[in-house]
Amino acid sequence: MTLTELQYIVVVAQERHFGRAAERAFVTQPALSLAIKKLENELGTMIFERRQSRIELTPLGEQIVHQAQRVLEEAEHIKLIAAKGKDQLNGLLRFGVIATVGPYILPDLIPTLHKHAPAMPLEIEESLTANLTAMLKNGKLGKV
Amino acid sequence: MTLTELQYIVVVAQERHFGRAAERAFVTQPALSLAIKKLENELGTMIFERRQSRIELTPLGEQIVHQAQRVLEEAEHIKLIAAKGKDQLNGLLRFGVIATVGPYILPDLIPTLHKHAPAMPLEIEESLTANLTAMLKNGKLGKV
DNA sequence: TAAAAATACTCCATAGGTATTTTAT
DNA sequence: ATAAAATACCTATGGAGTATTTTTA
Repeated sequence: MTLTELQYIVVVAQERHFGRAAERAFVTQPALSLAIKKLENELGTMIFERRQSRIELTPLGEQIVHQAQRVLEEAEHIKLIAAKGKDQLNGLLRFGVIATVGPYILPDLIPTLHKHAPAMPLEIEESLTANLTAMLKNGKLGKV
Repeated sequence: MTLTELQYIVVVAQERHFGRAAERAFVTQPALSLAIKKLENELGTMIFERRQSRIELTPLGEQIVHQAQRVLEEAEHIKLIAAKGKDQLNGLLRFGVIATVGPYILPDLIPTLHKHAPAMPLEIEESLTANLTAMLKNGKLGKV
């Protein structure tokens, strides 16, 4: 069983037509036919009824296609998690710290950041409180 | 993204060790390493932190592995549907009967079928013997 | 006869294996 | 020095393409 195969049966179920489904799935009709037959063999059951000029779902096929859609959605969710996570943790992080406390918090902060966001480049600005406040306003620093 | 790749990251997350994970997944360690690197590239994010002598999950990796488990469960459910469905009598049953005997056997047959397989849709073809024989040949009717 | 799916074959991409190197303890 | 992961390289399976045949309406 393959995610690709699951995509195929979902499209066929929508189109009720191997040719059109193949087109929508960006494969050729024989490739699609074969893939579906392979899946049907593996599952040991027919998913589609190949009738004259129209493809119908078997009762079991309906359940399978429905569940296939769920699998694909959940799989898609993985990409979303990754994409969302990248936004949060991959950008350049520029932050400021005043000299007085710097030595106390940085030795802890930096390894922690590295652990949670190893891909995140850091830029540290050490300055006076007033300057840092101004830079925050300008967007030169991001809020942590 | 592949179901196999998702299985791999789940096992690595459990074992925290590429070698042992490979063994449990019935592949070699290089194959596993490569598969995971491929997935990490596709997702654009690291899933594991390769530290000295122990593998750790990145925060994003934890979410991804968790979701991967869900995908695998949902995929497994497809096999269950297929397996369960095979046992049951829920396929469409199409059968033919000649007009002469139809009235005599159908009133008995149909309730009996319904009793044994309430989920099974019926399609009854009443025709001449010759026609029915031809349809049987074409597989338009299944043998009872 | 025309359409749609199935079959036959060919090819190539890639998943996976073996051997080796790198790295870190 | 050891153990584990990464890299390099090779092989073979099977996914996908083209061409053709079968089927049925």
